Amino acid sequence: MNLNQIELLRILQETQLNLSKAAERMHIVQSAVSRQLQLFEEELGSPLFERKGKKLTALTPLGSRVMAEVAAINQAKLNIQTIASDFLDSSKGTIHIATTHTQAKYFLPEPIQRFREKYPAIRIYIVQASPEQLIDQLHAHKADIAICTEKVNDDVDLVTQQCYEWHHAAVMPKGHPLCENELTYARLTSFPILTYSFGFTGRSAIERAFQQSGTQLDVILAAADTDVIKTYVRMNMGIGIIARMAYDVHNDQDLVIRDLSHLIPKSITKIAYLKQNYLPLYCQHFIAELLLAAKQIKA
Amino acid sequence: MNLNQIELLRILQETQLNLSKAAERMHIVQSAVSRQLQLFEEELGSPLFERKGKKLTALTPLGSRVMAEVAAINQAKLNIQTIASDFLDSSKGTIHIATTHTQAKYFLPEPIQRFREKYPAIRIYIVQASPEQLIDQLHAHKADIAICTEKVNDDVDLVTQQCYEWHHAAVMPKGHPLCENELTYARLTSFPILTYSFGFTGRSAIERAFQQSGTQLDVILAAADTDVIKTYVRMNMGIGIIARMAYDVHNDQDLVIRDLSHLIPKSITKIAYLKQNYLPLYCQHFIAELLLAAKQIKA
DNA sequence: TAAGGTTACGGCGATCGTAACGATC
DNA sequence: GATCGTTACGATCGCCGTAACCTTA
Repeated sequence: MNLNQIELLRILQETQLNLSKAAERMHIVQSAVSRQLQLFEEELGSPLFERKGKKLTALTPLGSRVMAEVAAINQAKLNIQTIASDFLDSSKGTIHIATTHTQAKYFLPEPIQRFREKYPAIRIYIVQASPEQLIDQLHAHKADIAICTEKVNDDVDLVTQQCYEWHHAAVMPKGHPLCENELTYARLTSFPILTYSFGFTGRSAIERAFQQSGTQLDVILAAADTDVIKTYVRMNMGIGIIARMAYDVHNDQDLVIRDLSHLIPKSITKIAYLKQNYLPLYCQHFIAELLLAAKQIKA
Repeated sequence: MNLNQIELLRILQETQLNLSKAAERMHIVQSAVSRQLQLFEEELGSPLFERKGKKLTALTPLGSRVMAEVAAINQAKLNIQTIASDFLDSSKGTIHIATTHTQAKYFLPEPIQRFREKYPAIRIYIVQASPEQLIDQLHAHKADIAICTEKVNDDVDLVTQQCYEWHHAAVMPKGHPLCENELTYARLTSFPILTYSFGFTGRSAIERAFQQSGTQLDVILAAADTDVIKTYVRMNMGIGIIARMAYDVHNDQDLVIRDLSHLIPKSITKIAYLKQNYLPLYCQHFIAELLLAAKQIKA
């Protein structure tokens, strides 16, 4: 057993058990990986993969158990490298943030700017994805931390910490009937609604609220992206229900915003990362910066 | 980085950072391990060990963080091997049980005998040690499971499950004054006491009980081993306080046993093993056998 | 026949062993 | 001087690459 064989197994999973592609990714010829896999299976004494003819089709029961350990080894290997470069120079490095459009555009800019002043040599990559994908990104080590509102609480492999709480709000063109008088479930449901796609930015809280009230929204357009929603609101297609912090006081003056905290319960945005993953110092500081920014929102 | 270097680091810890002994354990010459260590430190970019001259004296802060990951890799590596041999043939293998004298002599014989009938090809090694050492044995992979009453609850790396509950009892030669009338804290403290050493077989429960009652035992002899205690009780040196199940109805007929459950709270014997450690199937069955035996004690 | 996998063999490099040297108690 | 670690150099064995072959969609 050696680390290259472990790495091979890891990559085989990522390439849908395609030996040729795995070989390519490892910068060696295909025959080499074929032999290494044989050697490893021989060492263990039984096959890790189901085969149809010569092609690998699936993991054997043994294979899937082994893969869990492979992941652990890979994680520890990455941690060693991260820890070491942390000691060498924790002022440079890279952060991959997996998050949704709303967070990237309306929450992250300020803490990121402050963080960059302190750590100018750290590269920051923002990976935009749906909340479900965010968690996959963490597991695939394509992201270090995820910032989002939905889903992250279920996964036992994740550490999550609360970042900030927020409410939804309705946006509409000036002069719209809903600009006046109290907003109720009944009034909202009588207009066409534009809001987030399922699984995005507190959409689940919206659903729950209206379901419990016994009413139902007429969602005629759902988008992952607040800006898309606003665009269609400006086209007079209906009422937008968006995260309150996504209303921009400068650029959205043509839209009227109305609080919905009495109708839709608060949403909580969390920071999540893999439990077993060693986060470099600068990444820990970045999280601290996020929490600081979150505090200032409350105040 | 490769698995041999990881293995080297692991063995260096076990050999008090002695390169020569590590080389011996790895069946290669000393110069080879010296170079491998250099290569690894070079790869990481900074030293893992403090050096005094040429000798390795301690881990650097980097080193100790890395060692934690090394342990994880080693664990995963062992798991892969265990899982694989489990699939090959789970009817043979080895169980290392770390436990104390009392459990080994008065609890384990029956479940072990029953287990051997089902799994005759499994070798069973009993490692006797103090409860503190038991936990070290688990961490050092010298034992698969530990069975004991004290200490194991503190360690977050351990899975523990309750095995059985029991009480202490007093043993004394026939005709001793304490054979008659009710046993009280006061009466017990007026005689010399023989019992377990600190940290053994519920000694902590004894201590707590008498401390809370405001009295103090006159322990004139403490041993790790019930048989030693009985021997001195037979020599009329005093009253023995032992685990109730350590009284043998056949061989201890010359001694009188008296229940102490009204004075000393129950002790709980637990089974413990490493959280990250994959236990072979037969080992899981062995634990099931232990729990079965524990149930029968209650009944 | 293209794509994916296996087998055979020769070459190269990583890692080991030998050996001589250096340091520390 | 005994123990422990380092350095230099030649030898070896593991692993890769080339290439020919096999199998299935």
